[in-house]
Order: sequence, then structure tokens, then C-alpha cells
Amino acid sequence: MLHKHLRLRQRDDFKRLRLSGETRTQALMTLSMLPNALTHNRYGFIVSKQLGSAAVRNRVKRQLREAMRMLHPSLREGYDIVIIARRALVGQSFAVIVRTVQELTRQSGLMREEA
RNA sequence: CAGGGAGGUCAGGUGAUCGCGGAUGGACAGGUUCCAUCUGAGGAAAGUCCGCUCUCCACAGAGCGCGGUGCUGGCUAACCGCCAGGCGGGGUAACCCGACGGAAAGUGCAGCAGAGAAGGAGAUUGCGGCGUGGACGCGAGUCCAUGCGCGCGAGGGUGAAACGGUGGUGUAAGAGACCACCAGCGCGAGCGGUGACGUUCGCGGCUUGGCAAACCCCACUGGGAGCAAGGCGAACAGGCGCAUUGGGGCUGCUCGUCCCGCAAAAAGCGCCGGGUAGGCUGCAUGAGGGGCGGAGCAAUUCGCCUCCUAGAGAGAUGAUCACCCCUUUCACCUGCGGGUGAAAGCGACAGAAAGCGGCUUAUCGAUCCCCCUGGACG
RNA sequence: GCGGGAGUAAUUCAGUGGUAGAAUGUUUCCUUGCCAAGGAAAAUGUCGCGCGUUCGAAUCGCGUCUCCCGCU
Repeated sequence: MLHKHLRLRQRDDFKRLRLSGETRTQALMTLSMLPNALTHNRYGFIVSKQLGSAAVRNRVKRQLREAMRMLHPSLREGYDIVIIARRALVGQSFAVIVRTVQELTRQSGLMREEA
């Protein structure tokens, strides 16, 4: 789980990303990013009702949050990042989710230069 | 042992590492901080189908409309809930199911088929009567055809439904036309029961159908909106209209309408425009759980003792590993009961959002107790 | 959290107790040298699903599923 200040919470922030964010899509999820004026990153997750019941949606969100928590130290700072879950994500194992998030962040240029 | 019925409980476990919400305590660099301890989803948290607490709006009353409930008695804060009982239906039984008031208050509805489909109907075939014609016969008469403002409603046939059943009397043929018994209906009385109802007797006309999840009638019953309620504080920009003093108008009396009346009347009402989706609160000790005892068939209730157990706000329970348990698949062994090993498995349904009581729906399974039927053995 | 509405042929919709219909589309035939238009004919339905009321249900009642709209 992420600390509170690392989460993206305001409705307007989500709107801004949807409007002018840089977006990259795969079969399992969509990643959207935009530089912010802060010295750290903020993360948000969108899991729509199309994916299933409340229990299913919560589980997907937790898995995504856990994946971002693991990747957080190796990402560049100063970005708002939103991940939108797609229907195929339901039922995937945690290892697959982590790999997909890694690929998307690398393609978006968010990964730091390999130390 | 096999099959079935009713009810209850549980909802994978243990350990390790990395993380999250809340409370309490502490630290100093004083906040989007760090540390420690404790604590952190359900039997349905779900659907939002009923009911209530709570909050705001409002509240003089009556009528009509519009809903809700519907065997009886009890329980409950209340309910379309629960318990017990009655009646009806299903099952060999344990047991289960039932919107179960009223059809002689009224208005409606019943396609097709069928002769006829609901204030009393209907006659195709049929059973008869009378008339006419023909055939046979010595004759009495029999048979055939046909006609009738003729009698009949038993048999066949249609239909979901055709206005009691069986036997007899009766008749030209028949028929509740009449009689006996049975079924059913209504009325009255007795007995049992708080009551629904049961039971016995008498009388009646001989039968008076179905649908009220059609309108309706009867009995009881219903203010409206909802925690996105509401309160505090923050932000913002105000303008227009109505009425102007006893007469009328407007507004309110919040499911609609009408009557009557009342209230308020510039601290009023209505309309337009503008601002905020951020903070704090409401926000968790309650019709609460457990135990013992009393009342009651039970639901439930009374007394005493004891326990405190989530509180988010893009919304806290996840990830990884080990062992055990479970399920599935594969391989091997087997004394055919099973055993051993390996692999796989978001490990059923599903995630609190003001709270509570119910109902309904989803659910891999595990387990306890009681009951019924059948078989075997003693 | 709350309120309202819908589900019928491939599509858009009628049908409010009695044999499920219309338009467009589809298929076949006619017309034409060919196509379009036109004409004729045909096929097409678990009335979202389940249970009930009724002699009979798309229609009435209850439950359930899916979709849409509104309140802030």
C-alpha cells in the first residue's frame, strides 16, 4: 500500500490526466502520465464497474497498488500516473500484473537509468 | 447400511518477511514525519423488497380520491416479519407448501370448439307423441321416409366449465316431477375452543357455477423527504417581482383534490443570477452479544452477572515463502477398503460506508443433533 | 445513498387477458442486355429468465438478471 501523500485523490487531477496526459495501452491495462509540480510521484487507479462486483474491483486495485509500491523506488520523480484496468486483467496472477506495469513504465520513459 | 426430512454451528489453519486504515502513548527536525503497543469485514457486509431509530420540512380539522395489508390468536419499537393454532393441498412417512376476507351488494369477463356458455340457457344426433305417404302382414301391428309455433332433457358428442350422485317410483318418452340414502349449500340450536374452526341435532329449498394477482365491497392502516438528511465554518454578488392594512390576492398547512379555517405578512413569499463539491461534525454503547435463573407450547419477555468488538472518504485486509488441511489431475503400489508421490488451485459466494430488525437472492464445502421410510443382522 | 424507466423478428417499434403484428432489412421469382427502382411470394420469435393466479399470460402478481436516465 502506498502512503496517503503518494495517492492521487482529487477529481480534477484525474480529469487533467484524461484530457492532456500521455497514454499507453496494453491488453490488460492503460497507463496515463503527466508531469506535476511536486518532487514526488502521485498514483491513481481507475477500476470501472464493467470489471465486476465490488469484491473483484477491490482485489484488482490492491494488486495494482502493490505492484506500484514495488516499482516506486526505481521510477523517476515528479509525475502523476494513472492506471486504468481493463477487463482482461481480472483473474490474472500477480506476477503477470507486475511484469505488465514494468513494461508500461519502461516504454513511457519513467524508469530511471539502470543503476 | 441405503434413501429422505427438519434445525444449528463453522466459513481453511500456523509461522516468517515487506506494506495499509484507526486508536492510544512517545520522540523532535513540529508534519503529507518517525517509533512502539493494541486493533481492523459478513452470514449474507449484497439486492434495496418491507419496517423502524435518527434528521430536516411542516402540522386546526373534515370529506373525496390514491395507495398498503388481508384465516385466527399471540409476540415485537415496527413490518409484506416471527411463533402457535385452524382450514386446504402434496408426500407411504418424517415433514413441506398456501396473497387463505367477501361471488344470494353491484358492474364486468369467458376466444376457438360446440346445438347451446351463465336471470335460468339450449335441441344437431336422440327418446317419444300426432299427421301424411310407402313397404310387409289376414289382422293387431312392425319398419322406412317426411312434416309439426308438439313434449322431453335421460344417452352420445364439444369444451376448462353444460346447473348434484346412486337406486327406485313414475311416464307416451322422460326429468328433483316425487321418494330413500349420500355429497354440497343456507338457517337455527346445543356442546368444545379467547378465536379461526370443529362436532351433534333439527329445519329449508331440492343445487342456487368460475374469475376479486378484473373493477369493486368490507375491516384495519398510511404526512413528505432522506446521512448526498442535517449542523458548524469557508467561498461568493447581488438583482427583480408579489403585497402594502381589514377587502381581496399571494404563500404555507409536502401523495392529489376540494371545503372550511388558521398562520405568517419586508425578520414574508416567489423567480433569476452567483458561490462551494474542499475541511470539521453527524459517526458508533446499541430495540447490542454471551451466561445463569424465572414466566410462556413457542416467538418473546423479566431479573442478575459479564463482555466492548471496524469507522474509510479515489474509499483501509494485499504480496511472497514454508508446513499442515481441502479439491482436482497425473503416476506408482494394492490385501480393492485405500495408500504413497508430484503438479495445479484470486482455495465457495462475496468487501462495512448513519445505525438496527426482517425478507429475498448467491454460496465449494465441513460438522453436530433429532426424526421418517426400506433392508440386513441380533 | 435515493428516485424513475425499459427489455417483443436481424433492426426500429405496435400489441394491456383469447391463433404474436407493422415498417425496414434478408431470400426466391417476374420485369431488364445488366444494375437500380417497381411487382409477386416466402422465411424469421424460449415475447430477458423463473415461479404463481387463470380454462387460457407478451399482457395480471411475486422473485431475479441486464441496460438506460435523473438527484449532488
